Amino acid sequence: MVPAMTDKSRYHHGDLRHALLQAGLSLLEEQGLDGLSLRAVAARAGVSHAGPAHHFATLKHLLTALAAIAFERFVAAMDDARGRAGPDPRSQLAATGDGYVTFATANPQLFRLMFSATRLDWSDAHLQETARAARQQLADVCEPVAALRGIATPGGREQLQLLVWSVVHGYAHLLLSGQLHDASCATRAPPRPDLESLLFGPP
Amino acid sequence: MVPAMTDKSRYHHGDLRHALLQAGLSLLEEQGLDGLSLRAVAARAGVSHAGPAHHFATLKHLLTALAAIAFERFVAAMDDARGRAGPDPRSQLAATGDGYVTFATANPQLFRLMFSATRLDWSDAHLQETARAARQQLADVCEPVAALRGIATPGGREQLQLLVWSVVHGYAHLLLSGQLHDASCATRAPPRPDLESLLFGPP
DNA sequence: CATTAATCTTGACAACGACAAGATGAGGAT
DNA sequence: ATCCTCATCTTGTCGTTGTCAAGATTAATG
Repeated sequence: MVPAMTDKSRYHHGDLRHALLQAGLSLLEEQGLDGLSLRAVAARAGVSHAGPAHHFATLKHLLTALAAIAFERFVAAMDDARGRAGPDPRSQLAATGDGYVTFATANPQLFRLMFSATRLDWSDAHLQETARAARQQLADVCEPVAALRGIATPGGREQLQLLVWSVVHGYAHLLLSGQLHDASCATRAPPRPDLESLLFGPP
Repeated sequence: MVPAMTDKSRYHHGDLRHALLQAGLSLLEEQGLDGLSLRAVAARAGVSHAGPAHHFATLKHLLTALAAIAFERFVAAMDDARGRAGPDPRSQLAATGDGYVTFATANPQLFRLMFSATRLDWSDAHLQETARAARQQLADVCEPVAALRGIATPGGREQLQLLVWSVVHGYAHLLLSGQLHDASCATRAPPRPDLESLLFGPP
């Protein structure tokens, strides 16, 4: 049985792992990835600086768990966007790509964490699975488009997936790195690449 | 006059700023971006831990200067690739995009540094200028392609530039973050998006 | 040659990740 | 009910880091 959460003065937290993840997510939003330290997470969760050690041996383990959560939300966001779009293949693909970019701009810190290669442990099974689900989400909406365009070979489909993924990922990353906010696009909002006209030609 | 470089036992270094940048570049290659500390750079340059302070007030300043150097090499690499290609617009664009990706894979640490938004000071004039030159490099090779495809409006050209930039940047970033090395592309080398067939249609 | 200012060193501090050793108490065994 | 076991959390410490302050050294200037 889980101890009463109202009792603040107890030695064992009761659900520290979950509390650490929540603290990590909120700190990530507020302070960014660089301001997220094990000690800060521990403090926000109300435990001592070495409290997390038993649940997350190292900072990389905590970040990996957070990244897996981020990938889950990422997939859910793309799924939502796809569900709100029309049933035709091009609408489905465009909506998913839009969901990709929209998630990145709405959750820049989560997105940055998800693709910060050196900070994560990619041998972790949960992270691998959630990241694979995100890839699959894009592949799923690419399939009908490939069929529509008469792309039959596996290599052709792979090319299409890679192209779509590269475009949305590159655009999202350029947005987050601030490369589209200066000089050329000073006043107005940065333009957005049009996936539909890219894949189906200008109307 | 620059003091003799052979005299090892002297208080003033003589060209510490340059030595720090060189030490930073070599450390970046060997240890990666995370292993690059001010103290390590100072040690490699042969000065005390607070030696860099006068030339680079903070770590962000040093990284910014290194990123500017990286952008210069980046532009030179794309320029080289473009020079070795045929004169027709599509070859020029394909070669430049190829140079973009090739530089990223050949200098992953430099590339990572260039686009690590939070670690750099983007108000720095030198960094802004070198990054602008890199953007211009892509815009230059996009222009003839836009003309060839009958794209006349500024918005259309901007769309093309943004598309090309997103594709090459996204692909480079996916490569560096290791997203293309697992599961689906286990054994063989990861595929490469074909800029030419993308922009000019399959032959 | 004397003064000034730039340059580098030494020393210190707070924050960090990580480790070790001990305190606490929850849950099962008896 | 009592004891035991072990997961859980705390306290203390170490080495490293970025940054600041104060002093030492020397180049440059007049």
